[in-house]
Amino acid sequence: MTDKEIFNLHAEVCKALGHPLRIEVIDILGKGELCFTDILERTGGLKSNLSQHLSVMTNKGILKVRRHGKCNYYSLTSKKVARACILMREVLIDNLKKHQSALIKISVSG
Amino acid sequence: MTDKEIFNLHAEVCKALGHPLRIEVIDILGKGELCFTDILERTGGLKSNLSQHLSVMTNKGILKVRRHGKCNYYSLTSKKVARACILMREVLIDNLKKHQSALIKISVSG
DNA sequence: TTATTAGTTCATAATTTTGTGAACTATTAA
DNA sequence: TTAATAGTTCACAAAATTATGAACTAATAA
Repeated sequence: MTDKEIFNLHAEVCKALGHPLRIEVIDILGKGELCFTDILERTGGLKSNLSQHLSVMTNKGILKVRRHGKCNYYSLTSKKVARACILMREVLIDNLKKHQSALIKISVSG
Repeated sequence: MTDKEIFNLHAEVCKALGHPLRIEVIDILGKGELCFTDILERTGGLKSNLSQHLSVMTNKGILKVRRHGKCNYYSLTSKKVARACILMREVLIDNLKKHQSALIKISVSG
């Protein structure tokens, strides 16, 4: 496999993190497996939309499904996903702090 | 800030990982700061395209630029970005392995 | 001053992603 | 069998992302 092929696949997996609803789902499933309806209850929105997003995440290999009776139970394929997500959340928080402290400096000096 | 606002910003930061060229750039910059031309030399492609991708990453707060003389030096804002990226790479590798061992099982049983 | 280097910005077209509602499938319950 | 529940799939429009090349700007060198 070439480097470029790896970068492509890697980006595909990372894309699965790049949507607010999918971030929310990763957050929710970080605490454990849940069925579709329970996820929908927590996130809100249309079931068709959630279903499609879950399917994207499953296809990219960051979620897995367990079908049992009428219900589909979703969970993270790996704790690594949750950890990567938390790291990126920290990057966001650090950025927000930097931005805020920059604003404070401006308002003090200005 | 509401949860949904956090999920939005978080997804914005994560989106910055969701492109092959940007993954490659994160890989390259994991080893340290480089100027635009050196990055371009390693990634290939059009300078305008790279410039736009670097600008996306900078705006989302995962890269920073240092302008010096004629050159613009880019670097990761945080090691956390590189670590998140490595975790997601591991998720990919784990998936590929699982997929491969599934194929082997099929070819053995089939 | 003029040219060169280093990169950014812009306009545009092509592609991809997203949200929506309706239709569909599969499992269980009555 | 019929109805209800749980969820998926489909078609389509709207929005966002991407690649491309030309034009532009800023700093240095001749």
